[in-house]
Amino acid sequence: METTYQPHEIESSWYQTWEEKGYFAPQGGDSSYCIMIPPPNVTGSLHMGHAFQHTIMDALTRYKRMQGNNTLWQVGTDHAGIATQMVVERRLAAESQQTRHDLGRDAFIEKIWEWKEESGGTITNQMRRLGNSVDWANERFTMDSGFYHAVQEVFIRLYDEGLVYRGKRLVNWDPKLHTAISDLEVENKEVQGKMWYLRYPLADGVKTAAGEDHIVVGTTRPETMLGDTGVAVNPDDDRYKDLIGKFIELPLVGRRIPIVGDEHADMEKGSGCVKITPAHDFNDNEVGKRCNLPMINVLTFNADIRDEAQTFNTDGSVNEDISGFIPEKYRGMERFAARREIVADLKAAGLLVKIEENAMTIPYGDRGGVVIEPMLTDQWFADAKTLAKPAIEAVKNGDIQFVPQQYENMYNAWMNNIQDWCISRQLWWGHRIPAFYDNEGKVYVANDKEAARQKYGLDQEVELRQDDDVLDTWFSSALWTFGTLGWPENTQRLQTFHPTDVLVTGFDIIFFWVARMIMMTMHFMKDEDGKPQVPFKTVYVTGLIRDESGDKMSKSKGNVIDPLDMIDGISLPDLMAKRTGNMMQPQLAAKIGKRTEKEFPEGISAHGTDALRFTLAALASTGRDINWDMKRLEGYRNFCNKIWNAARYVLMNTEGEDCGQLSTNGQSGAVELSLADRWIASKLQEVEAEVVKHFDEYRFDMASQTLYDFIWNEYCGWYLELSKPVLWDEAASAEAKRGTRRTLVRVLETLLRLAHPIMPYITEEIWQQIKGLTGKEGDTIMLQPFPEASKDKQDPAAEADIEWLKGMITGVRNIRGEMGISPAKELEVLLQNGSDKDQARLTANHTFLSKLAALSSITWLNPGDEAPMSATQLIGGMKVLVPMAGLINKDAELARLQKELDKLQKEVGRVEGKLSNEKFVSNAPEVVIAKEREKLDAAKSSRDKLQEQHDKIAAL
RNA sequence: AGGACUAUAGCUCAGUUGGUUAGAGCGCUACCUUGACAUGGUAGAGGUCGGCAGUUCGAAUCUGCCUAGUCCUACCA
Repeated sequence: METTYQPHEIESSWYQTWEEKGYFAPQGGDSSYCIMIPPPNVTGSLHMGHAFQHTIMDALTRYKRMQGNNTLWQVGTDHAGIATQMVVERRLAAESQQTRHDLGRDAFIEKIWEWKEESGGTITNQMRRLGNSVDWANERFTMDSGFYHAVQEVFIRLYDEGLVYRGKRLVNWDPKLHTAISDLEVENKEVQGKMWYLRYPLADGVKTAAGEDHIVVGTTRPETMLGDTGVAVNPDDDRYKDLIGKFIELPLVGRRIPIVGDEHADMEKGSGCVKITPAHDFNDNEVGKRCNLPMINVLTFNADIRDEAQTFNTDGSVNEDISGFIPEKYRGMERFAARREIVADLKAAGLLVKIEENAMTIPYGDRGGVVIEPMLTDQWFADAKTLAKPAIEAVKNGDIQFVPQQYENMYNAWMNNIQDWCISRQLWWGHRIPAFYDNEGKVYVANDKEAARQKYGLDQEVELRQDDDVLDTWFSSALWTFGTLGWPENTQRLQTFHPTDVLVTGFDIIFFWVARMIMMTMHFMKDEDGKPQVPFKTVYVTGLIRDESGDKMSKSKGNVIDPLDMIDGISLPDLMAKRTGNMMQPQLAAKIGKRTEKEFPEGISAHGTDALRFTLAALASTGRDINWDMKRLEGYRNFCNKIWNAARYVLMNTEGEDCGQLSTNGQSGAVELSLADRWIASKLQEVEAEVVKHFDEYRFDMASQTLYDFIWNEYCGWYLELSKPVLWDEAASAEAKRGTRRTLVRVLETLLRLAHPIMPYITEEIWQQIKGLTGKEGDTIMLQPFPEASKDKQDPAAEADIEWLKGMITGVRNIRGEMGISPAKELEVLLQNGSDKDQARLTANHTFLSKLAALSSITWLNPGDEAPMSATQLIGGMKVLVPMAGLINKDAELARLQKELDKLQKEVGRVEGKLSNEKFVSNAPEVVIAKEREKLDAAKSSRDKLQEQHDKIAAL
């Protein structure tokens, strides 16, 4: 083995071996375990958040697989409608200055499929490097042919059940992407805007209660006044209630619009009068419905002013009676230009009362990045309220649990107030809606035209054309847990693995995906009793991975790191190029370059997959965002090196040697276990139990902490050192040597299995090299049983003895450290006041103590003997004395003792205070009081002994 | 406006039903090329647990208020 850990060399081949041998596929077994990957965008690449979630999923998968479950981690990708279409449109523009319209629908979609083939390998390659043990043989895609059927089936059935419908509704319209988007895809941003107060003249000579010939309305979007169809006042508002039923003459347009009474008008706010534009505002739309006001759409799909407005009745039918007149000068104007013009014209007409600064939130499209317009269009909707009912119930009754639980609140709040889901998108890339129209616009929903004719009894002569729209990406990914397993066929995989066990995902897509998956699954998947099946039993919600200062990682901030670059390393120039290349906002490049240079002056060095995974696991405390810290990664890379070198040590001392019974070396000598052997084996049982518990509770941070602490401090720090005296001592028996060799190997082998779910590569590599020494058979650690703690290996006496030994050794080392005695200098040590147990322990551990503390002699003094001047440590009641002559500086020792004394005195004072408190003694449980008494006695006795020592030395 | 979360060592974070001398990694100080490992070893320093009240014999932990920050939802004529 190499003297230092070289991750690249061991990682390159193992994954291929595992995959070729089919270890990732379900291995059979009585109980099944299944995780569905949240499908990443097929043309994207994995970022740190993915690496994080994948580490958790893979750790769970490997853990459950080793425990003997029939385990499936289902892999696949999402077609990601808008995101992917935008990428390809950008590329098309860059390559040939063409738009998708230049190509036409079919050719453009063909282009996207090409791009998918070209770039789809990025993610799979990344996943392989991350060691993800997914079932590649059954990889799925949300637009593969199986999904195509599942999506059609779902849509048609929902339509037939009345849970999907089409209607002319006000939706969030993205004027850049030319599509409707759902409420969730709108990002509200805080901005400083303006509120304009406009004077609307009353028609027919009517006057307000205050005698004025106009009323005042406020608006933040003056251009929408072109579509006003009413003004609302509160029916209880004495200032205006008499005006209800009277009319306004709409400025600039000249339309007569009614004054209506509606609760929506808040008497306290603004003037108390509200202009009503049902085609361009969600609230106004509601008012319009209540007061039977027509809808006038004044915007094009670009959000420019139309040449002539579209006019509709309240129910969405076309209204032929109202004029769609728009003053000529505004026609074709961009919306914000029209706003400026209209304000200027109103001002010129003396109708602008005032302008106020107004802090407000403005809706932006999360993809297109432009201001969203509420737009009146024909769209498809899903009846989310009905679908949500069982989904709410499933979380309420515990069939589905969120980890951490707090996310259930978030889920419930949203689900209880859910709005119908706009599922149609005016895009080309996606599942085209299986709806067909005849020439009268009548709709038929079926798989294809033929099926539609049959289903609805239409003649061949009836011309049908398919709906141009596609479904929201989330509509298909909502079917992920059962669609990937073969639904609508009732496949073996579906029966075996559904419901799945745990979903690992970020809180940011609980609404987008998790909630919808629960709704869809429970509607379509039923068990034998017809009871709705949940898609998964547990939702493990991860936090976001942020950069070291807590900022979200994003391309425009220039703080993203490709997980592969942490694994393989990357030079500064390459990293700079990666971060600043192909940017949406090239002007940021210089700043990002500087930042990168400062952050990584030497680039990033290679750390290996295992170190990255271990770091992510160690940072995975539940429900918390993670601020990424390169130092942590380095630390855990060092941990890998530690394991590597411990394995080297073990191999050097066991390979070709007799490791006792059950070894496959051909020898099988008798074995005697040293105290240290029994101790480490005993401690190992605790670790096994803890790791299992932590995995079962999704506490990967605790699991990694437990492993780190035990491997580094106990196994490497103490046990390997304690093995040396046995292995290297001529006098030690052959039995003892075999016992220690066997323990060295077996504990290491067990630790490798414990750590394997988190660090697959290094554990496999080392396991392969030591398996023969343990008598293990098997081709891979992946399919070895996960360790289980056994009670009969626990040895409390050995644990206590080693604790004592550690105390002795640390005590002497402390004296060395504080007194400045060279570690090379062998010391003579005197012991005094030891109990029988101390004496027995000393006898049993004389060699360990001498070697590890570097002692030349250990001598017992009788209780009354006068000790030479010494530096002193107390181990329980026993004094450990290191004679000072020629070694120790008197002042230093006095200072050291004084420091100890101060500590003890403080402790004595604290505990005495507690125990003299009548209330404490009478109220606290007996155990707690006894513990305090013990503490007090120990502290007092130690203090007195040290005081005595201090006085002696001081008197010199 | 409603809700959730966060605040612990210089930094990044643990601390599971209230009872520890409040922990880890990194960083810091001193010493050490001891035959697994300097990606190492040994010994240290460093915290009035955001603030104020309260409950309790006892609070980092429970309650209330306040401050700072993050996020979600809704609304803003």
